[in-house]
Amino acid sequence: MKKEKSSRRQEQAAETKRRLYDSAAQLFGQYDYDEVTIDAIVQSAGVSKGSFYVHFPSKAALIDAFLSDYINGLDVTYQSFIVSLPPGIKSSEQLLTLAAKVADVLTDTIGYNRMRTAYKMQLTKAVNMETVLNYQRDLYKIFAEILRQGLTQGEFQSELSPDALTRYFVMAIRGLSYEWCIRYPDFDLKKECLEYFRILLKGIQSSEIL
Amino acid sequence: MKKEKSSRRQEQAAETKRRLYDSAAQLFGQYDYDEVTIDAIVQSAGVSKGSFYVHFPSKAALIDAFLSDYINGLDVTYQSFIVSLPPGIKSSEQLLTLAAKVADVLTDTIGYNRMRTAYKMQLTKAVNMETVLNYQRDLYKIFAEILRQGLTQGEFQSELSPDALTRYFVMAIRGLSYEWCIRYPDFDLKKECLEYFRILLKGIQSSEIL
Amino acid sequence: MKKEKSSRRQEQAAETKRRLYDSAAQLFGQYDYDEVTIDAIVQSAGVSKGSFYVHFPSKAALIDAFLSDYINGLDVTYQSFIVSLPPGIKSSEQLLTLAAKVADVLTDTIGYNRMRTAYKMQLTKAVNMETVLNYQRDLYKIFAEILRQGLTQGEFQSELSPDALTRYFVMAIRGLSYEWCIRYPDFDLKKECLEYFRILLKGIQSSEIL
Amino acid sequence: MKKEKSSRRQEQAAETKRRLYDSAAQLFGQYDYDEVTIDAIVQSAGVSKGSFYVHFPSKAALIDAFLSDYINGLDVTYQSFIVSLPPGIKSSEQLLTLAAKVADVLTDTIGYNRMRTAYKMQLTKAVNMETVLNYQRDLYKIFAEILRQGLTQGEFQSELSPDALTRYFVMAIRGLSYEWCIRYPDFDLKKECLEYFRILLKGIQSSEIL
DNA sequence: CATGAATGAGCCTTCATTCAT
DNA sequence: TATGAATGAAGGCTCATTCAT
Repeated sequence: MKKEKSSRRQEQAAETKRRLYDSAAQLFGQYDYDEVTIDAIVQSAGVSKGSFYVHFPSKAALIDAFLSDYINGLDVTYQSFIVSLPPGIKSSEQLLTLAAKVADVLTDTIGYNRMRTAYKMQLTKAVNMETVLNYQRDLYKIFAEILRQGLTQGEFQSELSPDALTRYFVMAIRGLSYEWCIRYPDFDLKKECLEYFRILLKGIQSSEIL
Repeated sequence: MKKEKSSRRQEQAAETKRRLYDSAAQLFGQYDYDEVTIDAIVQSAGVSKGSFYVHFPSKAALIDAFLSDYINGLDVTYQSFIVSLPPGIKSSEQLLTLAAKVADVLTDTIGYNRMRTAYKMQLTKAVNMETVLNYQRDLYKIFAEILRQGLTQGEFQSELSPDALTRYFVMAIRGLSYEWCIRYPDFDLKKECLEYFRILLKGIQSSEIL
Repeated sequence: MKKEKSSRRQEQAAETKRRLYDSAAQLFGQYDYDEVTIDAIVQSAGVSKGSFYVHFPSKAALIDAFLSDYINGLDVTYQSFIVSLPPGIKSSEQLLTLAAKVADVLTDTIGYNRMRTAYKMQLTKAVNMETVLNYQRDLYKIFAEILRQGLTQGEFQSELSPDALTRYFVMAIRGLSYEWCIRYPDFDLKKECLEYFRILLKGIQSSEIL
Repeated sequence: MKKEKSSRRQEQAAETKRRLYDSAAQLFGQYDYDEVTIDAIVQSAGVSKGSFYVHFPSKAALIDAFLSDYINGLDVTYQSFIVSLPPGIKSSEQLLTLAAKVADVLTDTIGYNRMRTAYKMQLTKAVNMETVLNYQRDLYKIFAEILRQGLTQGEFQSELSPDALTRYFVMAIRGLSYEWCIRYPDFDLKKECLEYFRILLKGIQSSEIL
């Protein structure tokens, strides 16, 4: 009974924190990091300014938390995707499927606003980039694995190292996502991803396959 | 006599404006736009704060003017580059040379700070993006011209429209630039541009050329 | 049974109050009164912030209580000191011993920080000074008694009234203490007290004794 | 003409600065250093908050300026006093005259409020004490000179070094001043200074003079 | 045109205090 | 009693902009 009491309170507190968090996330999607004020956040969340500092030690801490949570969510999504891939399909098919999946995730799960926020934050100094780099490492690992397999099996060939190749594919994803952010809503991310990847794949396919 | 006096004054005024502009330009190269204060600009220019508002209606106007001039300067750079290309060289060579040139311009002329700021601004949409878009249109035109030529002469082939193809090349440039911004200084923009373009070019080269 | 329960609760409550008080006392010894926050006190005490207001109506009330207790403690110290003086020793010796004792108490029991705070508070008059004045009255009484004795026994002589004389000795103590506060830690309070008192004593000693 | 124009402006600015300064000085006399807010100062001065920072880089800087000016004023007063002393009078007379002068200066020139502020500030850490120490050194030099003369001429004698002796006289002045501050207005500073100094002087007078 | 003092809204953060559980 | 989330009034300071001279 005592427990339930406290859990009710904890729920209330968590709700307040979530409201602050969500309000901030929404504002970060619309304005620059330093254009978003604590006042704006708490007003949007409907709580007092003092409450903000009950739940977050500073504005910077909120940003970090936001970015970190966001990236971690992506990781989970991608990881669960990669294990769901049917075995035995060609590496180029895998990469196209992955590209399509990423496009879907960006479009439907993450959404335009959060994505733009994340990209803007990456360009902002003074933000803890560790989590972002972790994320890059995760997405990187997925691409690396597929590419390595394609190279081993002779499906792909390149004078570039597998490592360099991987970086270019990740970069392509990021470039397309960035383009989506600045052209939104006049940009069909999934379609462009697939077309673009086809060019890239053709660029590394073995001649004999052609 | 009166004329000379006034022309002297005009010169003085122009000189003051130029000093403000140059000081701002230098500071914009080092710091974020909103980190550069009017105080810093006028102090660096050695003029009074009031003078700033004689020559510029606001800080935003100065930023716009700066950005506009800047982008226009880039156009000139690219245009003069393209006409300087020796005739008769292959389209793929032209594209590689162009990629290298763009990398040089970004690295040496524009610089990391300004580029990062520009990219962030594109994501924010808070400033007048017309000039930036113009710039994109210009770079786009250059790429389009070379690609069209390559396709006509049979050096390239693609099921994609020349227009779509062009967009992907511009996108690649932008993706690489973005990558450079977030990985700076651990990213050799020129080298990565060339390697990446080679993949893309291989992806659109006609089979017979292989 | 009910009684025992409630007495258990009372014990608990007293324990909580004591912990808050002790934590505050320790912090007051280290920092200025307005530098010590409720948060710091409750954290150090290991209780919740709400508990503080169960036991103390306000921060000011705690300070008052602390100060009052503190001064009362000093009185006891001085009183027990004065009765412990061996009978028959000269008044001037008694005064020197008392000066040394006061110096020891200030240095070891009260400490620099608390003393400085007390002196500042006396100048501010923002807090209840009754207890402090009481303290002064107590110290005053001790000095007065010894001086009266010395004058009666012919050891001292002065054209000043015993009352005035007493004030000057108390003033001397206060002046030395103040000096200690502003020169800390480059001021040997005990040594200076003794030397200074020797001058004063020589100033009131009877000629025949010289 | 241009000069006069600018001097008019300069006068205006100086007037604003003076108003801020005076308002602050008055508030510092009534409240603790950290109880005096910028808001209170500018409101009392009738200027905007921004103006404060036109004239003072920070609150701390204002305090420093205040203290420094104040102390420097004292120096001048004392220095001019010492040169006005008639030659040939006894050292003890000189010291009594000096004590009386100091009492007059404190009472009439400096005044109770400013004095209390200064004493409070000395007890407050985080204030630049250099100027205060300079002041002490100045007052110290005056006392030292008179005492040295008295010792040389055999009027005074003491087992203490002239240096130590000097410190005790300065300390006495400070102790009396402090007492005045906390007992105001029930304390006749001049009378107490003279009486107290007579005791001290008797304490260091040569036996043969007695 | 040039000057720089003046303005005031706004920023992030702190902290004593309240109150529902 | 005990808890700790919630409150909101300050606090020191910044900075783009205005305006009288």
